[in-house]
Amino acid sequence: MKLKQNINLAVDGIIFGYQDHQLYVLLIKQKYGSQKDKWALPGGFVLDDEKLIDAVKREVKEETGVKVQYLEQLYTFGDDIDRDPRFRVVSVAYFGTVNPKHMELKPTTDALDAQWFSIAKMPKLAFDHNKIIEVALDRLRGKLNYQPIGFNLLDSKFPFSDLEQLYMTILDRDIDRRNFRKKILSFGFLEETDEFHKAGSGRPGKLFKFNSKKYKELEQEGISLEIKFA
Amino acid sequence: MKLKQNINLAVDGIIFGYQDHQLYVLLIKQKYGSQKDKWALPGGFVLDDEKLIDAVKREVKEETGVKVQYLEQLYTFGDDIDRDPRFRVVSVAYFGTVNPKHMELKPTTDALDAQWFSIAKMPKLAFDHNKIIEVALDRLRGKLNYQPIGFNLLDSKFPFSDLEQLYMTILDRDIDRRNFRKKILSFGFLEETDEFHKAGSGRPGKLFKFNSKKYKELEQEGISLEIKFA
DNA sequence: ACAAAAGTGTTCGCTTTACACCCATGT
DNA sequence: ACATGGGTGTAAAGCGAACACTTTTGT
Repeated sequence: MKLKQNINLAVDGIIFGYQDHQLYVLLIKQKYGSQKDKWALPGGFVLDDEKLIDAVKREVKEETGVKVQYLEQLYTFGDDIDRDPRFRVVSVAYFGTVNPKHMELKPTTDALDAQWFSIAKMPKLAFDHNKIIEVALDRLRGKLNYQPIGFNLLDSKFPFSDLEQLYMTILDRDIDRRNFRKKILSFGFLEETDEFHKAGSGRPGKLFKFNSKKYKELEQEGISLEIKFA
Repeated sequence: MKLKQNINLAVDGIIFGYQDHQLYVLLIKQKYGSQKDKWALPGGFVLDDEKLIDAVKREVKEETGVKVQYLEQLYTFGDDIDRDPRFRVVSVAYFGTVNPKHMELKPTTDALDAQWFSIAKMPKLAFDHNKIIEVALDRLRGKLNYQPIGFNLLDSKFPFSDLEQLYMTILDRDIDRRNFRKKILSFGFLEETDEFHKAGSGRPGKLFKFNSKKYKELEQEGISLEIKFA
């Protein structure tokens, strides 16, 4: 029994980065095909003996030079049957994050160009990639409220105000500094360091780091980490 | 540029049903292959011009005769590279529900047999299907807390105690009757009918029905429907 | 001394929780 | 009359929301 299914399996990566109060997504310029010269999500076809998540890591690395820190499966988009006239493409989208240290781009031959685009001014992308980014953003916003995913977008040591700004940027609303700090610290997975952030002006802030070992313990104990704040 | 990817795309359906304080999953007996005679989730290969969700509906119907009411994408399982020696299979799993009226089975030639299995006594299944069911169950439990998904598992008119029992069965814990009723009714998407449930004994309970139009309005208004109860 | 950002506590109101008795029906 | 399940209110505690002044540093 041999199948003659004419479907090809691809992956796409929605990779978020954060810098200077702005949330960014990693995009590449299409080099071939009907969507040539449009910007698109990095991604490509899965190799026969390659795990899906490894395909995403590989494609993102090849196309942009960026090494992703965190990745999770988002959704499988497979209903746009006529997207490619030669065969049907079903694409498993993964969303991920990189911390600011790893945002530098090293364009390769696979892409004409690669760039970080601010979520605030997103161009019209190839295929249904604008829609996919919206889905990823919804997931990111949702996860901020019950998983410590925001830390992946910051340096390993960061002042509290950065975390606060990150949440405000992504959720697009004001947050009360006092309540936010109290709530986050009450979980107990943030560790105080003895270093300080040298600001341009104003009082220097203590640097904190995320203690992932402690987090896993709390997670194991089934403690609710829901983050609600004013 | 012709691809010679040797991957085939399948779908699996994790279909939940509920009756008599028991949560059930729909399974079929494998008729061919290395896993012959083991029980497995209904599913099969996607046709070239068929949407993923339609492939699930079709396969479940063909293999069990059951028409699914609600379906949503769960996860794509694609890392078990050696599951089938002839080619790699990547499977998009959908989880769904049927109400008690539609739980009757009409086995067809595609499956040796089809049956509802209680979650409480699940046999060892083919492939990684036990794991997939766990993932689906987690999602179902999670969704109970913020989406009115439970109603899909009941008849369109139901006494309040059925809803309560459903939640207790799926979440596997006690719930305070008074607080639960207050909370659910406060959302305003349940409609009282003038019919009564004729119990074997005891005072007959009023029948309610889920008003999905009202629910969509509330959803639109962005009102939080988080369900927490003692 | 002034500007800029960090650090910190208390009060109020709402939601969740805990809890027990009466009601309607069938036998 | 008794057994069975349905229907209901109130008080206490905990959590989220609102809110402003002091501290440290650079200029």
